[in-house]
Amino acid sequence: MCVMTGIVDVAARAGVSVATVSRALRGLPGVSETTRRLVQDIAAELGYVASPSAAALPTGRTGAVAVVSPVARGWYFTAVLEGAQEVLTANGYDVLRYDLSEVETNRRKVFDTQLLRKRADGLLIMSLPLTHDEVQALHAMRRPVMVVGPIVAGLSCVRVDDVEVGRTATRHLVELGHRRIAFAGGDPNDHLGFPVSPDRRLGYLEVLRSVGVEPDPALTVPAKFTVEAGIAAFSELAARGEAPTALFAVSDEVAMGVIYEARRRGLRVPEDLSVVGVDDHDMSWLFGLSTVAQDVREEGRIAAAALVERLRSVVDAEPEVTTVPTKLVVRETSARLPG
Amino acid sequence: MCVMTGIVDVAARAGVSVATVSRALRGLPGVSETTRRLVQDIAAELGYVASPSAAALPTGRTGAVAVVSPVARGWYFTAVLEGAQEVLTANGYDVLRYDLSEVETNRRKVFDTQLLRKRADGLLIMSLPLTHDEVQALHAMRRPVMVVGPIVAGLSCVRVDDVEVGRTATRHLVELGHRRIAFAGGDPNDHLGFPVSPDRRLGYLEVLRSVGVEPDPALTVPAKFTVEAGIAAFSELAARGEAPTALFAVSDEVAMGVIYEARRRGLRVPEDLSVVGVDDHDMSWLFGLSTVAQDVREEGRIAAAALVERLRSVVDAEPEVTTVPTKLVVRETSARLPG
DNA sequence: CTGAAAGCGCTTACAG
DNA sequence: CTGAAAGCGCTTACAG
Repeated sequence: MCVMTGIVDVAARAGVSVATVSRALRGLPGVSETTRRLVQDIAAELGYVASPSAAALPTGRTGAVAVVSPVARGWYFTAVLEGAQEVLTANGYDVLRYDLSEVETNRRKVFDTQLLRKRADGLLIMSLPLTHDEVQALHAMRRPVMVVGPIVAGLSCVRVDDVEVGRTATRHLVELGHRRIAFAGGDPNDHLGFPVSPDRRLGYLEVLRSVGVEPDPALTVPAKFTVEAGIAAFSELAARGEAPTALFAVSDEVAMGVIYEARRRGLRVPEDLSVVGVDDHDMSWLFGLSTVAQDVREEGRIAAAALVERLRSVVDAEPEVTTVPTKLVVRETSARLPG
Repeated sequence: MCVMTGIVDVAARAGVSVATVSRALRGLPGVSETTRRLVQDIAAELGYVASPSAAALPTGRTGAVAVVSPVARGWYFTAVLEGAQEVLTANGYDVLRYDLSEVETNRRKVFDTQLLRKRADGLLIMSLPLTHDEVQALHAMRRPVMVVGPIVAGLSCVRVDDVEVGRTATRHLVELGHRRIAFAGGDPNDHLGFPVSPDRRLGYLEVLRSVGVEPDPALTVPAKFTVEAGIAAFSELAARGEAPTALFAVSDEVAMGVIYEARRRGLRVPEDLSVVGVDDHDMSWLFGLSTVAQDVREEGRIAAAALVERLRSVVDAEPEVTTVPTKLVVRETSARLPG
């Protein structure tokens, strides 16, 4: 009934042992070219593919990589996944997708050393604040791990220099003559110390001070990485009675929300308010958004490539931090301060 | 060296056989409550999880579901995946993600019956035009398959009524007094007969005729499902010298492109041009876009739930088509025809 | 260069 | 209710 062709079918048909088939098909040495060719032809003819489950048992390698992100939605994660998937697939790895959503059980499940270890050969973790225990569990797993996003002690990661991102955005606004520059970003409820927003703000503060401006705390408003948060952030600024001439948003989605809300309140962008975001989101050009661009897909590719390399090498490579460059893209939401 | 706890460790510690451990942990009958409790406790204490690979060998079930989409990017696919992942994870299935990108080899690889069959228990296929051979291969696989999007003969699917979508959008514009209504959608290079655009256009033609308007072929411009295609579509319309008072775009992303390009050419939306899209893309409200909304995440959930059910049942269920309702959402890009 | 055989970690009739 | 044993489909020393 079950019509799957197995290695024994190929072996029988080729008149060799299953051991030879296994070796021939995986390109292992110690097989004559004639035999290899014969086995390959028959395997192709029969449409034989080795069962990953069966192969995983003796080898301990599943041929799959787990890609973990905090939530399923969001442009950033999708883009990282896209880049990662590209190189993982090209290298013959299956991509197992996990997201932590809000359910705490999910998180426990995913970080369950045993479970993950038995399912995937390696792990790609996206922009996820990790607790100390989780990092320990990851190490205990003894599987290659790559992080895309924040630097996590002891783990390899691919990232951008967030302080520099903050400097670039703020410097751009300062050069346009702005001095009352707001910052929208940071999550007051984040107790995991996720450093992206704080680092971007650090660059912002630094550049302001470098031109003799003492940053006004009232100009910093919290915002997670969503459009809705951008709207709330600008409303908060307005409620405080603040009227900055420019705003640096921690991400493009936040910037979009800020622009939406500013316009709804009758402000013109950029005439009354210059706005700069971060990412170069797929839709940012549609808004004419000035932004500090990062190539997120490329970050995914780089991380996946490094992971594949680690999966292939016998010795554990040292943790390594790869910093991908960012670039200011000036469009229409930022302009010289009038007057 | 390899510190993974296996079923034998649990058995030894509990003083029972591995068979009992296996039965106790999977909730199978024929285990005393006392024993089950004991085994569960010890398994928890040891952090034991059964290896999916090892379990797959005797059972033939991998515990994973493959989710296949044409390309990795795009809001639609991301949303379906999000919904599907939600219920798949909740039901204990791993999600294996494949995308076909442009590489033709990828396509062959994914539709390789043997391969997929050995990796996943079931298949969720997103909005993908399939060749006859591919459908055959899918059947030969003898695994449950769910399609989200087009109706494919012999396969179960979750879809929206695209003809009705076209009617709804066009009726809305007609009711606002418009008669010169353009349609942007359809891919002249599609030889697989992907029916989404044609069906939406069918509804558009039908409603126009129902109010005594003979559709002008010059008002139909091709557009794939991207913002860029929307821009090109509106440019094409302008190049033809056509000046419709309204436009129905096959998707919100196309609508966004149309609006962008129309405004760039000095037209006001909706004063000079009303635009209606389809989807209710996450960003559509930001553009004030009027649209025929579909709950894509819900479609993903429904398809995944149906798949899970099929995976659990012994008998193959009959192919079934589930039609999810759509709903007109009127925002600011559509208005009454002036005069 | 090739094969026989053990073993990977589970599940499942079969016996008791 | 419980266990001994065969078997799932591969890989890999080991022997030849």
